[in-house]
Amino acid sequence: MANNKISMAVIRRLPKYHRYLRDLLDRDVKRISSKELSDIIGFTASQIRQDLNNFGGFGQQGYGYNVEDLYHEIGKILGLNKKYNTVIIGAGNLGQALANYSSFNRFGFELKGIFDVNPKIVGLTINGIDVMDMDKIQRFVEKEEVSIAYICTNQSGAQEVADTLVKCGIKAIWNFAPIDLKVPEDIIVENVHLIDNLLTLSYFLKDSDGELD
Amino acid sequence: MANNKISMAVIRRLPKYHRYLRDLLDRDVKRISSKELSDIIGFTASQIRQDLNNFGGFGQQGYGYNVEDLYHEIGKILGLNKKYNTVIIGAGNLGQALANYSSFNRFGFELKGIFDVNPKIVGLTINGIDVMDMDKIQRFVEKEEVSIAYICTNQSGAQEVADTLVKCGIKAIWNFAPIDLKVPEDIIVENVHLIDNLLTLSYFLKDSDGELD
DNA sequence: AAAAGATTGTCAAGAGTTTGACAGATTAAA
DNA sequence: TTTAATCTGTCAAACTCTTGACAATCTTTT
Repeated sequence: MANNKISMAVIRRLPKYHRYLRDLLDRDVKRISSKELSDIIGFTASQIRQDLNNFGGFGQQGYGYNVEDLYHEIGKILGLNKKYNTVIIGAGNLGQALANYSSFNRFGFELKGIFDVNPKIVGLTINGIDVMDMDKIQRFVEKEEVSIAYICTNQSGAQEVADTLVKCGIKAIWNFAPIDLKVPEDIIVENVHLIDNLLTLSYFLKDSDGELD
Repeated sequence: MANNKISMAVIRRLPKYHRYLRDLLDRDVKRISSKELSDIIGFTASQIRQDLNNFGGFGQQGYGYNVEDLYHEIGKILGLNKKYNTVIIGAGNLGQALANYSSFNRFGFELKGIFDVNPKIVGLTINGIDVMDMDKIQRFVEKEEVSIAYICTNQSGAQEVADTLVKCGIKAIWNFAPIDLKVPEDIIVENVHLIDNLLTLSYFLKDSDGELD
């Protein structure tokens, strides 16, 4: 599988391809051309062909792409053929919401533990999983072979939690705290900065009020 | 305020500038050069100067930028000098989590109502706000002058909810459902596609396992 | 008051991304 | 079987975004 320098722009489009192909598969569509896919996904046909070609020639001239094959190929590219053990750090509202999401499990992200520092929360059970004290994290990550942690703490605790997780040998962090974590280069961090997203919306909303043209 | 075609790349960096400037302000830093800001925020100094210059010359040669002024200018650019009334649609785990977030209020996004279709949830009170039935939404949006709706329903209900909201005259949608909503051009949509984000993380994690170079 | 140092705003070059065009291959129709 | 239609993979052009360079200007030091 050719992997020489896929651009960030392409990588961020992959989940969207995956999502639309799953819809097509659910609707029992067998084949699709870049032009047809373009019509529903909104990228140009040329871009679709170029994107997919980064990973190998999945299509066939005169035919298009086999939906099922392409779906599975993109799944593999996204690493969905593997299983990952995960933990949630911070069992506040957001942590609890994530703990109750079943979609993540479906894609192979298995929630193994939930951790918090608040004694009032430690000991509760969320979606069948006990909330443990943070001082148990090291042992747990090692024993359960956890590779991804979802950081759902508030801003002030997030960096310290990240440091701890790195020491535990975690490989990737999904960060929901409104802060840019400092971690070693080989640790993968994906941020969900809700406030940044809302402020972007606000920017466009402001403009749309006194729209110029 | 010059507004002729600001690029998406610039717009998406604005909230990050705002966030770092707030930190500086909290730490009582009075002035900052593009070089210093570059060191902490991670963009190049050149990019910072070019970004900021899209909106006017906020800096001064030989001095740099006044932190407080710049913070407020960027706040204005982001529309944070205005107040927006908001509603949450879907009082499941995520909806409840968002309802309990105080940060949004702090930036001028005032939560006015929470709506759901589930009779078991309607009538509950979350963070001091009653959960109402969806059939009350039209009247409510008009009366309370709601301009932003957070869609926190599951995938299957999201498009219908969006259609309803558009009919009610909503201006912007913050969408958490894993679907690309079809709405008229003048409606602003910001998506938080959690699954897309997690799959991107997965892509990098897969690569980091059998790293090639 | 003058000289030295700092730092912006801006321009053009460089890097990255998207689009359009089309040869070559495959499928479908005649 | 032959012809027409379809559609990919690929290349180069067009476009967008980022970076480096530097004149102009302001601040600080002497």
